Amino acid sequence: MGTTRDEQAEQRRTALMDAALAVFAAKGVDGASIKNIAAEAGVTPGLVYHYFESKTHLVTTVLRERGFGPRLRELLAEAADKPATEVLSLVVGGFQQVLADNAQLVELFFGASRSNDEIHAAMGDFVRDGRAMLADYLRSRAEAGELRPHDAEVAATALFATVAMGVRTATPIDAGELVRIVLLGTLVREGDFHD
Amino acid sequence: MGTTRDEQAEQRRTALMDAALAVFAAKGVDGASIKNIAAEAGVTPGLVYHYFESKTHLVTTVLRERGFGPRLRELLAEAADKPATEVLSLVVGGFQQVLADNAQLVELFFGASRSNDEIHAAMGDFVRDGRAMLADYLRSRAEAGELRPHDAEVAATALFATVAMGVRTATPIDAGELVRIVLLGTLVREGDFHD
Amino acid sequence: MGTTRDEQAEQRRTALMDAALAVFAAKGVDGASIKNIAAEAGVTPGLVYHYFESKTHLVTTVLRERGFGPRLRELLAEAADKPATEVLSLVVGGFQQVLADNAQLVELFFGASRSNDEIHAAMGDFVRDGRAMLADYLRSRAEAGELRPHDAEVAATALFATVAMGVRTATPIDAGELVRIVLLGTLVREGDFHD
Amino acid sequence: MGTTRDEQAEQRRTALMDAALAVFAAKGVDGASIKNIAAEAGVTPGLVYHYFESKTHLVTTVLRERGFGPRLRELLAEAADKPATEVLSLVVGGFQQVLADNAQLVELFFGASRSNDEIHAAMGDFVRDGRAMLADYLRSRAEAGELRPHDAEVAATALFATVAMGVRTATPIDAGELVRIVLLGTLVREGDFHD
DNA sequence: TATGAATGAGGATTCATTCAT
DNA sequence: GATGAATGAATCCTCATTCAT
Repeated sequence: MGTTRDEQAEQRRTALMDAALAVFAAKGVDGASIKNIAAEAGVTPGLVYHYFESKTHLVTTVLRERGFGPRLRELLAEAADKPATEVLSLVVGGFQQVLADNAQLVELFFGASRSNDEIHAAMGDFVRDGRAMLADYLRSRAEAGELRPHDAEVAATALFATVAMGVRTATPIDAGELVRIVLLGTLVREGDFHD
Repeated sequence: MGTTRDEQAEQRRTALMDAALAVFAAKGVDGASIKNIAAEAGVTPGLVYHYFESKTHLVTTVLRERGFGPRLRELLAEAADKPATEVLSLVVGGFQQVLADNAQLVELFFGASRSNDEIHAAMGDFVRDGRAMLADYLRSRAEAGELRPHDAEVAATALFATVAMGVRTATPIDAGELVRIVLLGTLVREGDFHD
Repeated sequence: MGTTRDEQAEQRRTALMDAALAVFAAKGVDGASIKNIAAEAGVTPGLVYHYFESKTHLVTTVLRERGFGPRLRELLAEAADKPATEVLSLVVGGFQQVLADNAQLVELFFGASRSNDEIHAAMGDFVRDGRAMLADYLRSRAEAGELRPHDAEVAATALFATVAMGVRTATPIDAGELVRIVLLGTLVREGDFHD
Repeated sequence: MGTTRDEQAEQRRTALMDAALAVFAAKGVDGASIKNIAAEAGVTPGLVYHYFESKTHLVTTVLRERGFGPRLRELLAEAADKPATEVLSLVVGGFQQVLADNAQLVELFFGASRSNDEIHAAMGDFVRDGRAMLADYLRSRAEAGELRPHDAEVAATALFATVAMGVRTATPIDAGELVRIVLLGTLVREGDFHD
């Protein structure tokens, strides 16, 4: 009934990623040292290299396994047959919740190393992936006639970036209000609009 | 008509800030070393400390004097008596232009050190200032009855964050489309909306 | 007819020494890590310590059991009753062949760790032994009146070192020419010689 | 009358190379750490990098500036118009003297890093250069009719390698005897020779 | 036998900063 | 003003070795 060797190893790996996430959040990726992370996890620096071949690998793994990608996928899957107005509220609210639960992730992204090209590139991919998922959903609603034709990448970026920036600057965004703006706009008389 | 001592000093200071901005953009704040910056400016590391008392001071000074705050202020001032629909297009387009012209600034912000608390705090202030300026404008248009009542901070964040994120992820945002979304929304039938 | 426990163990030991020799040749003694050697042998680092009590022991064992001592002994034994001129050609040629076949040995010697005194000492013994064997042969030929009296250690060193250095610097030595020089000299008129 | 800044810097550089040579000799190139070398010179590790951009550069610089190349060049230049028998005695004796004075050099070469390809290559070049200088001299004597036609590279290698190996194995070679063997050979009756 | 998790010391290197010149 | 030598601490990472499983 005791944990097996493999289970213990898996726990260690998990613990190291937890520790990494915490330290990245507190000090940023560049500011976090392997020593910091090891200490946070209560192990020796050398052990980190037993589980992750380099700091770069550690960062990209944390990003892949702990990023909001998996969570966002769930949210969109679950919300497949509801009206867009509800779905977007769920997505934005859920997204904000994920970020709130893992303030570290936002810091991870915004504080992402520019001093390490590999990490920087991974960071970009990661954001683009998330945005593409949301944009795909928006496009499908436009095709379904529920949303007017629009640049879904722009709308997705707006939803995503606004929430993230709100967290980053410690100015929480009201998710409902954000969805309202993106769905209904802010203009009183539509006729006033001209490019 | 030779330059005076003070002018020379001012030129050096300017040159050092130019160099710092360039290196920050290329390598991020944490990745930039004083040696790098000095080399970029064609001087020795020691001299940097004649003009800026520490790396932290150098960063915060660059941020204050070279941030997009001043530019944003200009843009909003110029656009003071035009309809919101036009003003926002100008502001967003102009903002995007500023960022495009100074990709360094975006990098400076996104790549801002989390490993140095003082720098991190300065970064936050700087973003909040910009957003507040835009929100003030939006609020004034709502009071004037041109825009419907809405959370201006959220809308300002959306405009600001979306453009910035687009630059950051090398996925340029269509400014017109962004303004259209924020002003007109994306929903086909307003009646479909419910919180 | 299956292999016994002892045979298996012996095979493992042999495999580990093969792996060690290969890695030493490729990276030098200092550059080779236990992990490298274990990987080369397809086992885990821990197992190496089952067969060899330390890296030092592994190196000295490889040196003793795989050094060219054994091969040199064979060459000299086979060549026991032929004229010196033929014997030396055989010995030098054979020696060069041994080195060519086991470039690893040359690297092992030349790349021998100075950072570990024990290994360094073992290395010295090993070379001195080889040289002594060749010198013994030369002395016996001088006593037999075939060679003029000379310092056999010097001649042996010359033969040995020249071939080895040639291999080390990737400049193969013509064995026949080396023997010719050591047996006949290079001077046109012997009378020209004076100390 | 005080030393200038440049002079002091030059002294430091010299002192660092002295220290490096000493530590390389004592522990081998791989065994020598920058910390060791800095301590030997009485400075901080960081300073080593102010003068030499990497450990590799330090090693190759020491080799180039302190190797026996410069010394060998002098010996051959001085010896230009003397009979080969005398010249070679001078060269071999002088060479042995250089090695005796800088036992470190021999260790440097023999202990040369195999774990660093760049250093290993530099080491090879360095030996080949020295050998080429001696071979050129031998060829010129053969053309002058003083030495019989022979493979000068082989003879040069023999002279060079034998002395070096003697030092390396702490078995000093009698320089006179070595020259005698290479000039006169060891065979009693030349007619006995056959390939 | 064999594994691979874990350690702790040490490796090369970089860096912000100071200060004599 | 300007230089660049010097520091010392911190960085990522590697390694020989041990030991519970």
